[in-house]
Amino acid sequence: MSLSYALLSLLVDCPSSGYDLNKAFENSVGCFWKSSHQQIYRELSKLEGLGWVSVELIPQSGKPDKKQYRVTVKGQQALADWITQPADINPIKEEILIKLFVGHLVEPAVLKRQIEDHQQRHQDLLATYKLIEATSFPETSSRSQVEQCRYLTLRCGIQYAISRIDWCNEVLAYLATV
Amino acid sequence: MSLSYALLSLLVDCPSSGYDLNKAFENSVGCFWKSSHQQIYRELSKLEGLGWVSVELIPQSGKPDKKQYRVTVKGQQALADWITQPADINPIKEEILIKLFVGHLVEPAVLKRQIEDHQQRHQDLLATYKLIEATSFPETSSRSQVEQCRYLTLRCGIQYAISRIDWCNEVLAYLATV
DNA sequence: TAGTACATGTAACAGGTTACATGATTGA
DNA sequence: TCAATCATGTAACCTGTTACATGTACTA
Repeated sequence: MSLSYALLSLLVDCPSSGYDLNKAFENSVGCFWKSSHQQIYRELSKLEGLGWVSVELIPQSGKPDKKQYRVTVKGQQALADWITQPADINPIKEEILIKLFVGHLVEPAVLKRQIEDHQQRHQDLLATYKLIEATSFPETSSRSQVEQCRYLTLRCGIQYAISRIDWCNEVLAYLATV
Repeated sequence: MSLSYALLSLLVDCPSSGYDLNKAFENSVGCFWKSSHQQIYRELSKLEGLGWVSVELIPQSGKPDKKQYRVTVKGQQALADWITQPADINPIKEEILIKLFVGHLVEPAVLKRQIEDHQQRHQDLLATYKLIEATSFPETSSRSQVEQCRYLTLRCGIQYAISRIDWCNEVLAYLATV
């Protein structure tokens, strides 16, 4: 159900097509949610059925028609209601932790390669987030409330990546002693 | 598919029933994986079909029979193979970030309550992890390789909770200025 | 006598992924 | 001419959750 609200939260700002929403998840917004395009299209149909969004068909020259979705009053109300509901936190589900848990079944070098790879991926992610930070949220500018909230979602991504990189260093320090 | 390997990784250590595995996920092991009992039973049947585990029916007095699962040689090989495969990192999917993203739609007090609740849940989680750390991994004891690896999975959970708590403080500091 | 722990499961549904399908335009 | 971008979708499948179902033994 959360995907519905993630889509609504993007549509509130600006009416978009499924394609646009998918793009958004691949860019800066990706640090708070992510989905495949198939799931987005399916969910948008559902939201239309609920009357939470309305659709406008926009003809384009040389490109397929665009279905532009817009949040209805009903949809906005549903979103505001949902925000006030308490939410569970995400339990950890990390493949790398399973691998570490049974790390003694393989050569230490195999484990080391896994951790290094994991760390590299988080370093790449961090670099992306830092780039977004530098380009979209320059330090000098004073931010509006909306901008500051959005910046804080990015901060979450940055902190997340850093904590993972640190943890990998902890594991690598141990593996160096084995 | 990861659930299969999570189950195998617990069974390698000690043959267990679905019930036992579910208990394990609710305790210390929960900081690296979590699943409902229904999913565990379903997955165990699948693993049996693959020949990755074998079953022994253990009659008990006054209690239902226990199905004790044990990893086969084939299962151990599958697990070792899987460990060497590269793995993707988890994209962030956090309800609280959606709520922050559209925080301007509700009263700041509503948002504040959400963040405080989120922080409290992570503080509770951290307390649980710290307790496990104190009881299962006392500082004085020198640890075996297996123990150290397991300790590092717990460290991941601890770091995760701390980074979330810190982030909430960052958000709360901002909300205090609004 | 009510609740919890033990122990396993079915059925239905919701959420998410992978593969496949179409078809024009633009840039290398 | 080959790949990428734009733009939408179907079908099949896998993963995960919720509700329901059964039955004993022990403890408060």
